[in-house]
Amino acid sequence: MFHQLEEQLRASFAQFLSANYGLEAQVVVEQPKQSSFGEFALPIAFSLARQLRKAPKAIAEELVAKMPAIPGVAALEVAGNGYINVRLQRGHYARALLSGSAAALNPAAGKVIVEHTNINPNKAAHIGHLRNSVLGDTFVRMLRSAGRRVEVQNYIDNTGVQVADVVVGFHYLEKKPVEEVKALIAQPKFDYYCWDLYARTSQHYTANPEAIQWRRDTLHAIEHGEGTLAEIGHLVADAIVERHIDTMWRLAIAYDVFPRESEILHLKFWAKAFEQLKERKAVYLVEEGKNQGCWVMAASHFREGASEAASDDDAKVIVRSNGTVTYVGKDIAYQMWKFGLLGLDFHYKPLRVYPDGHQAWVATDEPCDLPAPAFGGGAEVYNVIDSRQSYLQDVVVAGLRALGYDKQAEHSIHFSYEMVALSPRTCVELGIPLSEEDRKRPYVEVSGRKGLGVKADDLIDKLIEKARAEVDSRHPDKAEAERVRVATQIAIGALRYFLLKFTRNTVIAFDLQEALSFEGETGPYVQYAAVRARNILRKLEERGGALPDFSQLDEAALARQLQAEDFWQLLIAASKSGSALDSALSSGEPAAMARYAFQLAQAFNAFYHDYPILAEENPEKRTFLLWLAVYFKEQLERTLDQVLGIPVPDYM
RNA sequence: GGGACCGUAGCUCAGCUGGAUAGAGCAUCUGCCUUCUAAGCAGAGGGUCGCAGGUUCGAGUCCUGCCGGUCCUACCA
Repeated sequence: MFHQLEEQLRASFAQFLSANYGLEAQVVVEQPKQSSFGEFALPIAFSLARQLRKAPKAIAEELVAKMPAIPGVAALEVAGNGYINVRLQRGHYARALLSGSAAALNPAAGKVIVEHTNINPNKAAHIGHLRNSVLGDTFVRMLRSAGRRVEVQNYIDNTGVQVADVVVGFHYLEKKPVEEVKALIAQPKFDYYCWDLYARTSQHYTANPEAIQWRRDTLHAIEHGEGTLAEIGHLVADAIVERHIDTMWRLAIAYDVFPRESEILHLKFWAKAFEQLKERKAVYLVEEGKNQGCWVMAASHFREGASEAASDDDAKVIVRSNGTVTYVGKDIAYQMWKFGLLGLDFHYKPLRVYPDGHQAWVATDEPCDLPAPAFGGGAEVYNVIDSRQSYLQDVVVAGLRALGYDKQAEHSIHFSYEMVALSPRTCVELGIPLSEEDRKRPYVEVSGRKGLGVKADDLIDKLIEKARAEVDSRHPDKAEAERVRVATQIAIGALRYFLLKFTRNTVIAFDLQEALSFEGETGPYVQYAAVRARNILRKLEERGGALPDFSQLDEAALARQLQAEDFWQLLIAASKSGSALDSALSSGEPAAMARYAFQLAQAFNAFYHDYPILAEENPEKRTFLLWLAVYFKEQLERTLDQVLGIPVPDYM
C-alpha cells in the first residue's frame, strides 16, 4: 500500500514535469528524516535548480502551487531550502488498508535457483555454516513472499578431499572395517564423531607428511567408486548429509534437491562441459611452465585488467596435469546445468519427506521409477557462498561468458557473505587456546581442520536451554511439552535474528553472550511484540468479548482516530512491510528485512505501553485500537514467520 | 606485487541510487510493574563519521592520495 502510493507520487510528478516543463527528470521519493514532516519527501527542486536556474525554494513553491491534486494526498508542503513534503489523507489511507485493496503481486517470470548450505559432508555443521543457511533460506523466503518461483539446491561435494580425510581416519588410523563404520553411523551424533576424527587426521598429516599418500589413494578410490575406501566414503557422506538435514530443519530450513558431485562425474556432466569449453577455446592446454600439462582458463577471462598476453602461470587450472578436474571445473558444469545449458540431467530419487510433507530429492546416476519434478533450468541463479571464494565464482561466471552465454553469466549471482569468526572472549569460554597475538585480534577464525568452532547443534541446544529457563519461570503452570515447544521457538528466533542482523559483508565475531541475549535488538524482542498483540486478543476473548466488526470504521471515523500522531505512525510503519520487502530484495540484504521487523516491534511496544486497549471506554476508539492491533499483528507475523522464518510463540 | 572489502558513540553495528539536527542495540546512570505479561517503556550522558585534498547548492555516502586492518591471488575447496 505504502509502496503503491510512493510509485504513484513518482509517476504524478514525472508526468507533471514532462507536460509543463518538458523535463524528463528522475523523481526521487524519500522518507523524511522526521516523521513530523509527513510521509514522503521529494528533493526534486534541488536537482531542477541547475537546469531552471532558479533557487530550489522558488521551484518547490511553484511546483506545489501548480501541481494538480493527487488521490490520497492531503497536502504538499515546502520545507527547508526546497524540500517538498507530502502528507497523506489518513482516513483514506487507513480505509484502503482496512478493505484490503492491496495491489496484486506482479512477479517476474522464470524460476529462481538458490543454492545454499553446501557443507562438506564429513563433519558436524558449525556456526559459519549456519550463517550461510540462514541467509540463503531467508533470501528464498523473501523471493517467495514476492511471488517468485524458487528452487532450493544444496550441492553435496561427496567425492572431495574433506570426505577422503575422514575415510582415511576410519580406515588407516582407526582401522575400522565397513561393519564398524556402519555401527557408528547408527549411533547418535555421528557427525560429532567425524568432527573429531577429521581434526585428528589433519593433525596426523602435519606430523607425518608421508601419510598424505593415503589421501591420494582414497580420493582415487572414491572417484572410481570401487573398494572398501569408496564404500566407506559413500556411507559417511550420505550419513552426514542426513545429520545436516536434521540440523537445518531444527531452524525450519529445507531443500528441494541435492545435486551431488559424484553424479556430476558419473553422468558425464563434466565431460560434456569440457567439450564445449575446448570447442569455444575457453580453455587451452599449457605446453610449458609451472602449469605444463594442465588445461587452463586465461586470466583475461575472469580478472579485470589482466592483459590478453598474461602468462600461462596466471591462468586458472581447470584440469590438472594428471587429467583430473578441479572443483571449479565441476562447478562450471553444475552452473551450466542450473541454467539448462548442458543438455544433460541427473536422475533423482526421494531423499527425505519433511514433517510438513515437503519432499526433497537427491541426484543419482541410475533411473528411478518415481517421477521427480523438473529441476534445474533456472532463469536466475543465486549461489550463497562465502566471500573468500569470490575468485572461484568469478571463474565460473567467466566460463559461462567464454561459452557465449552472456545472459546467463549476467544472471549468475554470487550471493556472498563474510565469515563467522569467534570473539576472543568466547574462545576463552570454550577452552580454545589463544596465542598472544590472537588475544589482541578482534576475532579468531574457526578451523574445521583444527576442530575449532561452535557446532550448530550445540549452539541450538544452549539457546533452547536458556529459553527454557525463562519460560519455566514465567509459565510454571503450562505442560512441559508445551514449554519445550515455546522455548524452541524462542531459540530459533534468537539464532536466526542474530545471524541476520548483520549485513552480508560484515564479519561476525561470534560472541556467545551476545548470541544468547534475548533483550534489545534480538529475535525474542520482536517475537515478544507479536505475542503481546496476541495477548490482547486472547484476553478480550477470555473476558467474554469478541472482535468488533471493523467495517463499521468508515473513513471519517478512521480520520478522527488517526489525528493522534502515535496511531498514525504505527499504522504507517506496519503498512510498510511490502515496501521493506521490496527494498531488501533489490539490495539483496536480508538484514534490512530483519531491521524492519525490529523497528516495527519497537513502534508497537511503545504503543502497547501507552494505550491500554481493553480498558478503552470510547467505543469508536476501542474498535479502532483493536483494528490497529490486529493489523499490526498480521503484518508482523507475516514478516516474522513467512519472510524471516522466525516462528511466533503462543505466549512468552 | 596485483585484486576486493572494511575504518561511524566505550563495545557491536545500521545509514537505500549524494539531501533537512548522523541513528539503533549493548554497557553506564535516572525513573516506571494493584493495568492487555517489565524478554518491556520513558529519559540522560556519550561523535574531529581513520587522515588530507578534490568534485557541488549540498559529502558519512562520489573521486584521488595517505594511514590502519582483513580476505583473496593453489595442479585445496
